[in-house]
Amino acid sequence: MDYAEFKREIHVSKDDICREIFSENRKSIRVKKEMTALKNLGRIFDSALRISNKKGFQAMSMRDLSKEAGLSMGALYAYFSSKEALLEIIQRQGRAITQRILKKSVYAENGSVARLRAAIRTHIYLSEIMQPWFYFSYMETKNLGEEESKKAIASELFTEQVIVDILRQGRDEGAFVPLDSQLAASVIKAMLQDWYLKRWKYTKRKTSVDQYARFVTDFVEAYCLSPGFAVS
Amino acid sequence: MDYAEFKREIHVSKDDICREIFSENRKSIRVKKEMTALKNLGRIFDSALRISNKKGFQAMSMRDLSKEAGLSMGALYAYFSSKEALLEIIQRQGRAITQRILKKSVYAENGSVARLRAAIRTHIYLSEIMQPWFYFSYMETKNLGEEESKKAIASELFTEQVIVDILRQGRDEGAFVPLDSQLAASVIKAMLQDWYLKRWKYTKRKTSVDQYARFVTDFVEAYCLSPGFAVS
DNA sequence: GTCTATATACGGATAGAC
DNA sequence: GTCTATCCGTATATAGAC
Repeated sequence: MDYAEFKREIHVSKDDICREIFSENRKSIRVKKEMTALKNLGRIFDSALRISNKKGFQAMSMRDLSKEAGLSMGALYAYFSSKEALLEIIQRQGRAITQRILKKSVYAENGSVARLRAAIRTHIYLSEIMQPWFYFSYMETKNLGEEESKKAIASELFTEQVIVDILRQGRDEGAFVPLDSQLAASVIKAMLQDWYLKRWKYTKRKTSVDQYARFVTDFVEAYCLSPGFAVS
Repeated sequence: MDYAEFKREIHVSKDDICREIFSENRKSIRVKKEMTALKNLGRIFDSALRISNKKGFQAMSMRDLSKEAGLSMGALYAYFSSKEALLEIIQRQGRAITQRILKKSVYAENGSVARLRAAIRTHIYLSEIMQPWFYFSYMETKNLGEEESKKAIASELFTEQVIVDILRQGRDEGAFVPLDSQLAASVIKAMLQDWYLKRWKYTKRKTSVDQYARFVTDFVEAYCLSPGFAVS
């Protein structure tokens, strides 16, 4: 499966995401007309990610956001109760989507090699679609409060655990060489994250997302795969 | 060479660093008594890194810093002219040290395989010694001004280029398989950076720096090394 | 639902005493 | 060389008009 196909099959358009956010935050959102709310939520999140990813969430003032989103200060506060609440909504929603898509894609496969490939490919493709969110999430984790910070760490470990489980399965199947699954999963995750953390670099070099996913897959398999094992 | 040996041979104690900062910023530092200046610079940088790495440089107020460093607001400003200037001094100094040590260590070797191992090991060991700085530098790059931001990017690319050059040399020598040197260098760098970016994870798991360096070296060599090539 | 105007607090930076 | 006290801009958040 290449990126174009992945994008067609998956449903995470801006509209889908806003609809989810809207229905999950009905209580705190004072705007009740769905059409208006969806339109403005989209503008708010886009603007917040754009400004934050340029100069940091803390450095983004509500006036900045208000200007970029085309809404007044007062209107903004009809959609969230405080700047911190906005941060948490963004983080929560992205995490939920990531986990849902990753699980579904990995467990659609059965063999360990196929699952490993699916995990690598899906993470990279998803972070391509939602690059601003992935970057934001990584850089702003430490600005979260106690409670939300724990959830963010749990989410980071969840992704890693998906890979650990695949590696263990592969070791048991004889498909992978004996290896330290946890350490291997850590460095694999680091490679996946580089795609959205250094996006400026890859864009400048015209490295395509398919090219990157392919490269990482080959790199990882050179270490993990048992030499003689037949890949189905 | 293991971490203990590396640490003994290299001279980057807090005192060394402060002395360098002091002599390079004589103009802007109003405190002239060296002993006093070194002591306070040490406290200021330690505190600034500690607070910033917990909640971000922007979120750190000068009052926070003043309290943590045990100096009054007025006294702080005898050591730097503005909060932004403080940020730039920290970034500049760390970059200079990193480049110096990395160059020296890599070019002390001759063969491509030895150089690749030296680059991996040195980067990981150095980021272990200066972990707070490396983390800070990574997370706060986007808060720099235009001018300093360019230098930070140049520095990021410098490290990568060191690895690219080694990989090309190895390809020419026949030690490495044909590979995309630039892409390979990118993902290798990502693995090196994970050591200081996810330090909390590795500390919790009691992964030692020697263990990590060894693992990354093996992982990279599984992909890069030509199967039959004799490593000296 | 959205706006403008404003309350209130906190930020960086400095003046001037010691 | 360091401190305390203070200036002044800007931040978040809200009240109340439309």
